[in-house]
Amino acid sequence: MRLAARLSRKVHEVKETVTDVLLAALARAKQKGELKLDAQPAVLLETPREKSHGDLATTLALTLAKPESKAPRKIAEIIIANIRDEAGIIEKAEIAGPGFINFFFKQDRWKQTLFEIDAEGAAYGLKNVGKGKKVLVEFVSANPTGPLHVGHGRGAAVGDALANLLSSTGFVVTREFYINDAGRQIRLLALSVYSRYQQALGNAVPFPEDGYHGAYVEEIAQGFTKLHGDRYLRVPFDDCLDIFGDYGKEMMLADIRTDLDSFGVRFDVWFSEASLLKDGSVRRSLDELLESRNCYEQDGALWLRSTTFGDDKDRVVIKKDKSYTYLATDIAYHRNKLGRGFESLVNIWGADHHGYIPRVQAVIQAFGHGKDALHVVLVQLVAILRHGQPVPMSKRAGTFVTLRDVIQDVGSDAARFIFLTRRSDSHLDFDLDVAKEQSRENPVYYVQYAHARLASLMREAESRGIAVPGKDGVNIALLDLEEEQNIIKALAKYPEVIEDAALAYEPHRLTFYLQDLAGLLHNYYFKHRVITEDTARTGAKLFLMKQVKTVIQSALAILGVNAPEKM
RNA sequence: GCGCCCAUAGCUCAGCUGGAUAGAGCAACGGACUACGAAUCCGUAGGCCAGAGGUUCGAAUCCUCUUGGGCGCACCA
Repeated sequence: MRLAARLSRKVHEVKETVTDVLLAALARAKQKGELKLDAQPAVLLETPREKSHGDLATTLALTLAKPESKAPRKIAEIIIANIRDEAGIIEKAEIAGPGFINFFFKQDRWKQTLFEIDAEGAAYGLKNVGKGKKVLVEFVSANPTGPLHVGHGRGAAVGDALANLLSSTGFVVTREFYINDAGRQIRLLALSVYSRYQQALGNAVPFPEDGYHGAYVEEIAQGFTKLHGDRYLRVPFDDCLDIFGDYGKEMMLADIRTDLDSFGVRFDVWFSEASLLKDGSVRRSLDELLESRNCYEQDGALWLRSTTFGDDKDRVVIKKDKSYTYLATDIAYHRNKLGRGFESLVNIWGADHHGYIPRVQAVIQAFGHGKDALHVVLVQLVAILRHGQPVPMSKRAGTFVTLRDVIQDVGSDAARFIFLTRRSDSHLDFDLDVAKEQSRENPVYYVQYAHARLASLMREAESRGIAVPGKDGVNIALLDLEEEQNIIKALAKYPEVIEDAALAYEPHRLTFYLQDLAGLLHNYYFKHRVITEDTARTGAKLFLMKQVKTVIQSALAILGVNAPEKM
């Protein structure tokens, strides 16, 4: 029964199988008294960089050297002597270097990968590591006081790809946009629109010093005029703040939605900060924290006792003047998130907010959840380059590059891919000219071209009346070229890449994987012809190419990038 | 002053929970189109992993310090 279970394991679970084999070998050695094994060692397996080091290697003998007080190579010998490969996947195991044990698999084992991809299609490689766990991914969350800029674009690309990645690996994901529609910024937007409105109608009021200077404010004022005429001309600002604020906010939100839509990003929930104030949940949250003594009053203000949970100092949530700080609404917001049954909260934030993390983690803990229920992904700023020169950006001067500009300039695919070509917390130089270039220098085209090439190949085969064989009609043993082996191994690695990327919250790993896979494909494709006189071999190669196409396509889908059939 | 992040080829960056000879791309130089898409491929060159200690069988990776960058340290949002 157990043997059957092991045999039925998929190729990408070969690691687990070898782990079992090793654990069994250790148990046997212990039984025979060859090893003491006072503590169960962790069995770590990794894919060696160097091909001559086999398909999988373990450092088990090295880590056991000390507790066993034996030479590592001697321990390796003992382990190998006790290996019983019931699943029959190991061709040989050899000792190398200081005591590595290198496993070489039977060729057939790798080739099973191709049958798996063929059978599972887009679902190949998607392990259920999430097990239905509910995750909330909150991202972009821009103030509705201006258009989205490139920084938001990066956050959108990272957040959306991460959400795709998580839902592909068995998490139940909700995408949420937190609308910062309470407080000063909205008031400032209202005042800015109000001023432009008055000015447009000939009432020369001064424009607020710290107002929003962008041209979009004038457009909003124009729209407002169309709707309301001169009804609010010479009405004091304080008497019409809300109507200007609401109108401006709605217009900006509509704008933001449009941009995100053309970027291929959709949210499940648009959550209003103002609603937390309106429905009293801020008040209730704070009462609850007072009750649990995580809040206290001092010097006429209300404080969160965040130091209990590792913050540097306690934080004010209600100021002396009785108004709330930003943290107050954030407390209510995160309480709300937890109350909706999410077991894991992922927040995508600009890196400049990193100092805020301990505070919010304290909030999570004050509500009785583990610190790790919240995971913050930091996204660094983006510098836009044109002709290799940085484009100066200033929010005050209104000269920042908007996401819309970038999408129009280089396209959504290129923008998304490039945003994901770096770890999110590392600084990114986005060169608009490179992003438009159609060459190796531009990783998007490099990968998309690989897919288009394969699509073209399939068309070519079809036009010649050659069908891609099914699993019963293909002789996979004919895939004996070194380049073919390399490609197959890369395909076999895909499930691990997906899983690791999801668990580390690092979608960029997928872009690197894709570039590697595309590189292998281009290399192979250049050196060898797929369609030849040899029909059996042609069939096997086409079968392989089909699987490569599937994997490229599904990885690109996770990144939110198109896989074109033609370019 | 305190805290967080970072420092890897000329440039931009990978390097998975420490592992075997540190990898890509660009730029430079030299090659490959009568063949399924040359938006491609191959080769050459390029490194004291910022510096100094420490931990251990083994360090780019972990710890400490130094130097040099970025960011945060509000009863702002």
